[in-house]
Amino acid sequence: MHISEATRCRVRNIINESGYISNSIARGLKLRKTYTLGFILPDITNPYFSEIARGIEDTARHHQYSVIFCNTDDTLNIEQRTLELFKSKMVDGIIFSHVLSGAEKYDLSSVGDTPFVIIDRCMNQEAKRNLGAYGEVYVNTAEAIYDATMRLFQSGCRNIACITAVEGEKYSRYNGYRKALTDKNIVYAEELVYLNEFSVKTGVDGMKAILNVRTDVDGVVCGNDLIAIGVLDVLRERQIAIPEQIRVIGMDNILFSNFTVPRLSTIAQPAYEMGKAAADMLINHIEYHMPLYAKTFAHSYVARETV
Amino acid sequence: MHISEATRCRVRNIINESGYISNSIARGLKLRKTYTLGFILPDITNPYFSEIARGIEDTARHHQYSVIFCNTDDTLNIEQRTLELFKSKMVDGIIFSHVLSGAEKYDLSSVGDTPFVIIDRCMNQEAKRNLGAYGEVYVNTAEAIYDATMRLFQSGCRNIACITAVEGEKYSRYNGYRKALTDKNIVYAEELVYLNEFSVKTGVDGMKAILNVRTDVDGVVCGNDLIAIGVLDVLRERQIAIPEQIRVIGMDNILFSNFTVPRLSTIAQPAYEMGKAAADMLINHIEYHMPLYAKTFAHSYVARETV
DNA sequence: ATGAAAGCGCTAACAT
DNA sequence: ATGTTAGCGCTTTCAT
Repeated sequence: MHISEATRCRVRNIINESGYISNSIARGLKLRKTYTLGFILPDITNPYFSEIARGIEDTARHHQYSVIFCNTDDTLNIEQRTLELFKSKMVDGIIFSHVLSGAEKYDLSSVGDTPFVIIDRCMNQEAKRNLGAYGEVYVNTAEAIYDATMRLFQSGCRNIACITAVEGEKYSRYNGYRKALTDKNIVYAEELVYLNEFSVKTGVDGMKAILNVRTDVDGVVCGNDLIAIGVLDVLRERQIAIPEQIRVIGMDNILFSNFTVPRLSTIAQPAYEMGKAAADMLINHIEYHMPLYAKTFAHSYVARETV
Repeated sequence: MHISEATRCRVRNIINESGYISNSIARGLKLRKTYTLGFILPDITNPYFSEIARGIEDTARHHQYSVIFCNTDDTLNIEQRTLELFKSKMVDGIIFSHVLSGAEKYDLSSVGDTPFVIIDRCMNQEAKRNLGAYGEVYVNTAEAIYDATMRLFQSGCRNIACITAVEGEKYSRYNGYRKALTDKNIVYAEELVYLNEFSVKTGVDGMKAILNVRTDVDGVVCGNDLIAIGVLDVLRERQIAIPEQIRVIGMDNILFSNFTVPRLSTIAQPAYEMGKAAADMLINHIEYHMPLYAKTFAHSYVARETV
């Protein structure tokens, strides 16, 4: 439809003067498109996820999308309800980090045909059934922890502990640790492993528990940097020299990992880039029907002072 | 309207079986109520704000509200556009941390009659004009930094530096520092002050700059913990003993401030509680017409190892 | 107790 | 080039 420049200008003026702002709720209802993305995550307070969130929101904003978020604390119930909420709010796409365990009972039916991309975590085979296309953005964390463990071996460690969260099968950090042991022909010792959640507290509790049983630990692989911070704290209290007596390696490369004492050696995940990639993939799919796919980011070792 | 229990049950069954989920966009258009809150903040990556965000989202979710967020990086332009976006999306209320400087040119007209509460930052007098009622949730940070500076004096410091961000007049941390100096009859020395932004980089740059000019510094008040982390890092590199040679005090009490070496003494702000209070106030206003008001949270000193 | 219809603000198709 | 209208899915008012 052609509109004269004069009219166009006149209308623009009226709009500016009257302070009129079009109603995108009505627009969304009519167009069946709301220009909003839903983001489900465990906890925005976790620096790794807030970095991802920033990547998502920045990207979304550049494409005129906005993002609505919800913390699940890895609670299946909250996640399911949020999926329904997002459906109800007609989000154009969903980005989510689904719950770690219990994923096999996963019911994604409420997402309907809303395109989604899973970030940071992989969906296991059972849950994939009856699912349409979806995207994935992740780092192969099993490989990452395998590498981390190997680095500890190469630095001379023999009794390597592993403190991480319980996860699903695929890309489980714990499995990466196990594989490294196997490849090195080291017998697995249950008392060197502490599995709980991705938090500082887990690092503290885990390190203490392990030290109570084994005094010969000379290396610790941590599931993420938060855990590593807890580990470092316990080691400092016990005046155990790092890396001389015990070497520690973390994962994520959160901002703060560069400011621990000694500075934490860690496996970096490009969190901001991952968030950006997820949002880009989703928006490209929504706007131009580009296919959703699995995108794996490489991890990288950041050598600092604890290995 | 009365509905028989039988009918009610029959309908419920059909709903469950068919997987029907009501469309809240349509509902929102009709009711002029979307059950969503907008949250404008500088940067979700800042632990202080992610803590606030968590408080807001948790509270909102408990009241069946969801929250849409936007990072402004303290850019007036992005903030203005987001305000318009929120209006367009018919959010029921807005919570925001507005830009630090340039607030006097503030144009809040696009919020219209959407209720809002300002968090963490105070609106100056100019901007307040022509504004309806609004809420405020904050800590008197000028007083907090005044206290912090006084504590340093009481610990024996004489040459106290101040590294913080540039802010508006009211509750400015810098002013708190100035007032402490005045009350102690200490002459103000410009070379002891570094003003930039609330980041680790500012702490690093500021500490280096000040140390270059003054070697007799014996205390540093930091505008927030991020800055303090940068300061601690420089001091460790220069092998300056903390607190023996230089005492450092931070502000916010972010999770990580408890894991620096030495552990950072800081002024705590109850970030989560503040987010919760803001969301509660807003929702109570929306649902029950409770008045919006200014709520001040007390700061508190967390004694650790750097003072 | 149940059904019908109007209208929230917008867009797209159609008529002038 | 401009004006009119139907309908997105919901709630509410009014009829039956």
